[in-house]
Amino acid sequence: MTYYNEHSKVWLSVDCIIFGFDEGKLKVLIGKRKMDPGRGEWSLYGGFVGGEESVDEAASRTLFELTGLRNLFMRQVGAFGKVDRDPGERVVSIAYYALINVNEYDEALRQAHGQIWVDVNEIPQLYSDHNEMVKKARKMMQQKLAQEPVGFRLLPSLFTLTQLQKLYEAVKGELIDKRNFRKRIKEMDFIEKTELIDKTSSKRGAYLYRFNKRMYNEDPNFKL
Amino acid sequence: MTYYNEHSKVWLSVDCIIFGFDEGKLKVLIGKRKMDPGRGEWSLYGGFVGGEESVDEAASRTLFELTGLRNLFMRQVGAFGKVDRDPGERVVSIAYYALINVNEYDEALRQAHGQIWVDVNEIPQLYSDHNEMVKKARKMMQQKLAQEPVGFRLLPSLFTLTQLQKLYEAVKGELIDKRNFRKRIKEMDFIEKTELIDKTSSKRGAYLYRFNKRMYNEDPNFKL
DNA sequence: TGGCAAAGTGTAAAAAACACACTTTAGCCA
DNA sequence: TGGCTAAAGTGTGTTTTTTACACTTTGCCA
Repeated sequence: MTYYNEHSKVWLSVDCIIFGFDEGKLKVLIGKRKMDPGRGEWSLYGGFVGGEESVDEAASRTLFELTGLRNLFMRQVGAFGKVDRDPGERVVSIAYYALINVNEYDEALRQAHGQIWVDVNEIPQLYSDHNEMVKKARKMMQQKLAQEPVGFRLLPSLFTLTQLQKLYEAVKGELIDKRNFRKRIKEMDFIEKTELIDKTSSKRGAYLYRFNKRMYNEDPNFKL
Repeated sequence: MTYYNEHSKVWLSVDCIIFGFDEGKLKVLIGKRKMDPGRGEWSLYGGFVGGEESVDEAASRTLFELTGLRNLFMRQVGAFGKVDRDPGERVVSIAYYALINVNEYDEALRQAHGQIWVDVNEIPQLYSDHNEMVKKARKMMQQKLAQEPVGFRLLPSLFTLTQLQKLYEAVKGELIDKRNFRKRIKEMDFIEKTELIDKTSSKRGAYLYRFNKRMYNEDPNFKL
């Protein structure tokens, strides 16, 4: 085990699996690679880790570059380190997933980066090991959303219960009984009903709800 | 975003959180660092990722160096990449946890590496961010053991139900009701009762059980 | 004003989790 | 050899959680 052996230094990159929820579907951002190797292949958005930043910071920075948004909910998926995963050089990549509210993401900026939203169940073949990354990220976020109230990050700050239910159906990949779902929601006081009504998705209109973080912190019991 | 900018190359290391179960306690292997920086501090065992091996391979190799064992159950904990985590150079480390059956680990080899088993609840301050790694690894293995039948990797291939219960108590950090525990075990056919009896821990003797992997694969339903 | 589409609402049955205490056995030692 | 000890082994009733299930309300629009 030798310290300071130049031959074992590697490039480090970060790759981002960015989840959004739109049209009742869970989606991921992908784009065509603009550089060699792999130019033109579908790919996650990524970047390199600089010498003066932590890996987490590199991920935040990369997410900001792409979305113009800071403080996104973000978690590390893991390190991907097969020797030949990058056909050119030895590059080890740390994958991160992030949750964004699609409404907050400027469409023009998305297009400027050549990114598109694709249904998480219809992801094409991606560059290198990116499909693996997505798969692992999906599993982790599924797990996370079931146990912590972070799914709200995928929705507008005001949302209807139907939206919330559709989100969880998309995340879990299964239908949920409406009455049972709403019963569970009612038990969580930090999911606050407002007096506001959304009429965009029904004639009758549906009450808008909001996640109250402060209330959640007082009694952090979440499960969906 | 520049490819091939020598300044962003980093050293990559792996660090191992090795769990064992002994004397009714969940333990982790640590040793005193034998090199600078941090010489003499308690530390996880680690090594560098070579140019010709994947990160996973580096972890397996490192585990083998230390234990003489191959095919240990091993999972990646994550990448630890703060800029100044290593006081000397920029080193990003990928942590892995592994499960070993302490009886299979040669005592002399352990001592030769200057490693000791410490109770997972009494871990001293460790070098750099190693305490963080242990904490995350512990959480992940706890989760894993609750959902997949890998706890057996911490026990001899023949074990008593009391041993198994004590293991799960140590992992979860809480006492478990004996009758409820055994009821759940009985429902899992792949935990096979043998005709063998262990008399080392009681006068009466207790039946020895064994994990039948083949049977598990036919009906993979595990939960503890 | 009838039809439509989404919102909203409660109860009963089934399953899972939990609480709980005594009997059996074999070795040991007085 | 008989009594003590220490661990093994064993079921039932209660509570909690999860699941299944269908009709009414509302407002818009044709």
